[in-house]
Amino acid sequence: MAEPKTLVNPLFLRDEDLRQGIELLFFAYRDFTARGDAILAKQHFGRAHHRVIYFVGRHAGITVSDLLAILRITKQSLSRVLSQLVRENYIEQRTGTSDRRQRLLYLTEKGRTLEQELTSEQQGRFAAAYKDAGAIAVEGFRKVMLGTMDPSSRKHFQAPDKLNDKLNDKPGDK
Amino acid sequence: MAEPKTLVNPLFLRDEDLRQGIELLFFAYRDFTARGDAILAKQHFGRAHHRVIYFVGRHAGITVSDLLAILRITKQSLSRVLSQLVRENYIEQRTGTSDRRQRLLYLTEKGRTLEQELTSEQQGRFAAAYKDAGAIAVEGFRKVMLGTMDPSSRKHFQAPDKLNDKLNDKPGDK
DNA sequence: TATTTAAGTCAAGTATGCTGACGTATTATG
DNA sequence: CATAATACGTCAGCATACTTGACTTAAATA
Repeated sequence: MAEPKTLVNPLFLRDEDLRQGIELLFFAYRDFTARGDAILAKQHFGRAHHRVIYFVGRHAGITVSDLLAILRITKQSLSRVLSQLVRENYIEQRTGTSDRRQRLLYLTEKGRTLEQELTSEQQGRFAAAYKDAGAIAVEGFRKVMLGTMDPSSRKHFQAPDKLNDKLNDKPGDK
Repeated sequence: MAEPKTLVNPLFLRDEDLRQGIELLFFAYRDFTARGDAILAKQHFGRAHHRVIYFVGRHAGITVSDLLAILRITKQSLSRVLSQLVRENYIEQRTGTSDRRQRLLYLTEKGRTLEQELTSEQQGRFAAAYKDAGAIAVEGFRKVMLGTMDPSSRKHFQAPDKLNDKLNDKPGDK
């Protein structure tokens, strides 16, 4: 419409190459989650449990609503998984101090152990891939991934301090 | 064990950076599939239908067993989705000529239209991301994605002719 | 006090996967 | 040619991870 993109169409923007992008993401994600799924299955957990454990580990003290915003699932879907994890002592809930309606989420020792098992497998995949591909490739990977995701999701990849600000923003919280 | 990796641990192999890789993949995949899911929902289809339509479009005349190998699901799981797509005239089955047990799969016009709608949305995401990031970044993205996936999955990204050879390998097929 | 917010819950439903067991047509093999 | 193997389909049952909608409770806020 406004810009005739067909006139400036580098090789890597051909239909074929764009399909390759789609497929790279498909196969990478499928393989990336497979091993974790297998580990989880032993505990009778699924991928949903993994995601909860991962992000609670990442953001200790996260509220339920912030977790819902990250996962983009419904409260009811989270509820089943979360209450299971609390019941089986992987996650601990503490009443918020500044807002006592909140239930802040933390991993227990048991939860941290499982989180490490799952995360280290996936980190191992990235460690190997990053090492083989090199620093420049890693930066390219980062750029492309950020480019494909919704703009609203990119805020998760700003400076870590800023992210924590966003998640725990109670101004007078000493 | 054999190699003490902790001694050679460049900046981009720190725990934090490896976690960022995990999260880039998570958020990118989540956003990448969201719009398609919404389009599919109108037709009362799900992501499973999308995958079938995509790969049948990509490999016209693929056999059921080759499709199963790509998707890594069971025959029964595919069956439900596939028979629905055949019944509603998105996919056509033709008896194989060299092996009459095979049911070769093709998109119908209706199927091709839906495939295009779904694929072009995702291609648009990659087109924008590739354009912003540049050719070097695209190559880096490709390397890292290939590195994270299982070695067995990398064969899907060899020269396209070779892939077709693999899928339609009837040596004497004139 | 009235409203909003954070979190949890009940009920019902859908999509996608699984296992196991069979059936049928076709091809390959002893 | 009889038997085995292959490609595909299907029936039945089950589990998990999601969904929407309605409602409750407790706490914060206007």
